[in-house]
Amino acid sequence: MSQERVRRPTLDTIARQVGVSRATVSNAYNRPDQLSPQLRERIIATAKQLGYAGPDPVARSLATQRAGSVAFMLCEGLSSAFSDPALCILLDALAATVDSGDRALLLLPGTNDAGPRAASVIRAQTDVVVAYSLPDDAPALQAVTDRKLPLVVIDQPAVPGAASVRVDDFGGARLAARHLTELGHRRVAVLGFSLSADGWRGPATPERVRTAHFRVSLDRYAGYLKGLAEQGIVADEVPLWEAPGSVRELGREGARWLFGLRPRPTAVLCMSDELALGALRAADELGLAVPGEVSIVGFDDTPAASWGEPSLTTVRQDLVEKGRQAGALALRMLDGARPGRPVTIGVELQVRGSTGPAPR
Amino acid sequence: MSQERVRRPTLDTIARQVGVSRATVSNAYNRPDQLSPQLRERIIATAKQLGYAGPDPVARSLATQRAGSVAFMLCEGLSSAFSDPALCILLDALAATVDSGDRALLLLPGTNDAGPRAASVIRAQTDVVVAYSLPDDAPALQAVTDRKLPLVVIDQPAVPGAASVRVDDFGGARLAARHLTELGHRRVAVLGFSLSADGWRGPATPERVRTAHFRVSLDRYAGYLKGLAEQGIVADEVPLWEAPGSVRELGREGARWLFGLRPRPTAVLCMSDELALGALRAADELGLAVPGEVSIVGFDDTPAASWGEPSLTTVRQDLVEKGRQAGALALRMLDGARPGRPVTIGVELQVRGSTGPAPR
DNA sequence: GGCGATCACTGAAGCGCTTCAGTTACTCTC
DNA sequence: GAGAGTAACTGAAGCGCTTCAGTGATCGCC
Repeated sequence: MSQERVRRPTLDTIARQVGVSRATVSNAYNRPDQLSPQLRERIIATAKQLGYAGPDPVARSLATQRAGSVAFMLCEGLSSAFSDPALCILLDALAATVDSGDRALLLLPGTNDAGPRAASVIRAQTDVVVAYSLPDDAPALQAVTDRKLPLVVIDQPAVPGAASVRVDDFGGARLAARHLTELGHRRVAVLGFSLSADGWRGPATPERVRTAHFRVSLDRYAGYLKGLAEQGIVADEVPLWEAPGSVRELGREGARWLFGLRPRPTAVLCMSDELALGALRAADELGLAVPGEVSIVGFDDTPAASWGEPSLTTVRQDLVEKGRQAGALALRMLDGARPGRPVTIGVELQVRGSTGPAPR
Repeated sequence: MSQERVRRPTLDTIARQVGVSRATVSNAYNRPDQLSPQLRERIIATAKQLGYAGPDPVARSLATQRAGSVAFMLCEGLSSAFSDPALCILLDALAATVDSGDRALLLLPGTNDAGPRAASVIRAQTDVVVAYSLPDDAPALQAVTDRKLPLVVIDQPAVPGAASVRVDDFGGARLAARHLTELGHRRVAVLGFSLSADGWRGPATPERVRTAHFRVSLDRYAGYLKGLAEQGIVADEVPLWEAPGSVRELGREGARWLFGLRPRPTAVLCMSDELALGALRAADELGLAVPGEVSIVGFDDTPAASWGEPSLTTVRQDLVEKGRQAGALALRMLDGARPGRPVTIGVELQVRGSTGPAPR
């Protein structure tokens, strides 16, 4: 039951009490140079005494036409989001950047795999939206467009009128594949993310590849294939497992299946470090030596990659930079900047202990 | 440079176009039962055609006196926050609960170790605040009080008028300590979080314990001591290392120091799984067998605890429940509910592979 | 000592929406 | 066919703040 609240003091209350106009009180808070220090002092003191904590943020937003927050949309619930270290790092950098622009970060988690509900987006008090790896047909994306809010997309297909930050997924994946072929591997498997937002978990079919909705998965897959093709290894020979999330347990499951194939792959390309860590565990459980019998490559270079034993050969992407760029872009669009050309974050291969020459 | 925008359509635009009153258009969106379906249809169609995406969220908030979001304050930057799996799990559960109450989650990260800037709190468009493990003298907490916003605190000393969710830190720690004494350990060390928000890292002094600001650290420490004291082990004999964050690397560093003490502790009580994982690594590097030569106990029971080798004996707390309870409490306070008594989440000991009988 | 500049402050017009007390025109009901 | 009831819609009063064009008064300057 809503209790009977005492009416809160407003600007007007203070103005009347002090005997000045509302405008002056407003100025006391927002433009101290517009009034004498003494008067300002008096106003602040009165406000304090009356329990007035400053102009109401919502009313101020309405008047200034500035919501003061940056919305962040992601595909899954936060559960899966926060359990992905790569996303956490990015989000942190984003939040810090946004905060430095004096805005808060409004989180709009997805309720299902297609991103946030459109209704949440419609009601969100925000000036700009950052979308992270949504499928390109997400209703939330449409809602942003309808509201004509500036949009920054990360790891997603370009959206007309939106700024975009991406990683050279294709190039990074290709680098990883090349590394393996250089070590003499010929039977290589891919342990990847979902291609579409349907929760499928298992070996991918050609149709699934054709109808894929997630750009990152697709680009990395294409990069792997490209790198392998350069040594004459064709797509048909490259098994692909789809894991519906970047989580060790799912990586372990997929790797178990891949290691069960005959002939057994001598190397696995994983689309994230978490998946790779799961694969490492699977190899261990099956008694497969890494990198003696199988090599494993990750993607991201999260802290966990260099922590374990063996440490992970992986494709490093600068997640902090990614978040920072996205934040800066969002802030810039608020100032009316045009989207400009996509920002691409570079990648580089980190060779560590989990890869070695192909067994003969 | 801000571009010359075409004036956006408002309720009024639509109303005029359709030839009805503003109230009716508002009803079309908020109370469909207040007008005939045909008219509503016509209004929606016109809105669509005019590019009107629905009532402006900020204006609506002002009129309804409901900001529509729940603010979440934490101590550190999101960086450290998101790298802490325990917090991630909690945050996810919180977000889901909040979302089900049709509110978004507004993140107010701390810029330093004393929590968010008071200014951010003052300007936040929110109806209720959830604070997580802030030091009890955080200025942000004061700002919430000044604004008279309902407050829910998690893992923090009680604040007058605020609802509170806590874990039985004391009990859990005591359980862990008892487990060790039952295994015959007498030389036990503690690897803990910071006692105060000053970034100190190193062995704790009695003064630091006396002037501590973080309740969780203090309660767990007290619980450990209590459990040990029951077997006659006194505080002086229990070295304590303060790590300024729940991160493996810091755990490793602290554990190295603890393992360097003479006589060497035969067991380490860690205030989080991440710290324990770091200790595990340190033991490995120093050639100490776990649990043969040293036993290690964690706290939280995050997924990583059962993933590694050896798996971690740890104090399990239900992080999902904790987040859910906090969310529910926040929602309830919005309905004007009184804070009620603190909600305490139970704990239980999970015995796994990292603890064993004390070496003789 | 007169003129322009500066300082300190005010009035009023919004910002875009919700809501509530009506009003009007129908439809029942006996 | 009169009274009660209801469905469909409207007018106007807010919600609490910002901002901009003024208005006097005071100041500096030659």
